[in-house]
Amino acid sequence: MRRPLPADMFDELCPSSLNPIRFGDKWAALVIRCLEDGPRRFSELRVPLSRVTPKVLTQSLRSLERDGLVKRTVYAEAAPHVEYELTPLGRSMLEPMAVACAWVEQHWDELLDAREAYDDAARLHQAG
Amino acid sequence: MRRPLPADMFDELCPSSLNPIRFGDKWAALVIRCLEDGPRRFSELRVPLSRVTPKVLTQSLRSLERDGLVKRTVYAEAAPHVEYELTPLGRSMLEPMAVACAWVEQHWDELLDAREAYDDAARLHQAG
DNA sequence: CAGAATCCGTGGGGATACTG
DNA sequence: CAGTATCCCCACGGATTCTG
Repeated sequence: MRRPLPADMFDELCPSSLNPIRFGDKWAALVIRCLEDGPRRFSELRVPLSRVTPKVLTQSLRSLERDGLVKRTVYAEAAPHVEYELTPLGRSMLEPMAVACAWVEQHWDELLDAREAYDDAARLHQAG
Repeated sequence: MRRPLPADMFDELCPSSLNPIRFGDKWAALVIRCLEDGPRRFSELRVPLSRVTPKVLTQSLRSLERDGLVKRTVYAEAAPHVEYELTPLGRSMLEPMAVACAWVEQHWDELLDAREAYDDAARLHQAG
């Protein structure tokens, strides 16, 4: 049995507008991380992604499927369910994602400072 | 004198919706590539980015400036002009961008095939 | 020259309610 | 369980026109 995904896998400000690098749509990168350790069911994904409505989560999953990054499998058994898993193509994207994440982590403070400085200057320019 | 940016630096389908990895807004990655070899003026950038309206290009540049990725300098001389250049932070982003670009190039055919297959299946499912 | 102002269409994202 | 249906909003991108 796979261990369930923790509900607090992503903090509230994830994704953040401060991160300039995006993979797919707004939630795609988080979905991919959820699938890193193997197939997951829709309801499993909803646990860490509780802030995403089912409609939007479905959209994101379909988009990933469309791009060949995720495989969707329907099990029409007594207890019907659906599983999502990374394709080899999807798994290969973990590498550029890791590089991007490393860059973001490494430069997070600079990004934060830059935005604060810019917004402060803009506010001054507005008032003054 | 820096050599001017070629008008055909980016082909028509750039950026493409097929590329799942995005840096900043729609045009940011192209702007960054334009600045790779040194400062450029607004009008210089407009040459390869002729499909971008000045308003949107300005938006993109301001956003990059806000994130500390690009520096904007105003020269209020006889012939007033403005130059944009990459900050060290902006230049550091070239590395994850190169990794992402390599991944996209390497997997472009797979992405194309996946989308075609998905859309064909969807169309069949629609008709049938 | 380097934008700003204005108007506008589209669509992505979200809330809520409902279903095979 | 795994979504769909509907409605809504607004932010993004673009076209056009105007300006310090």
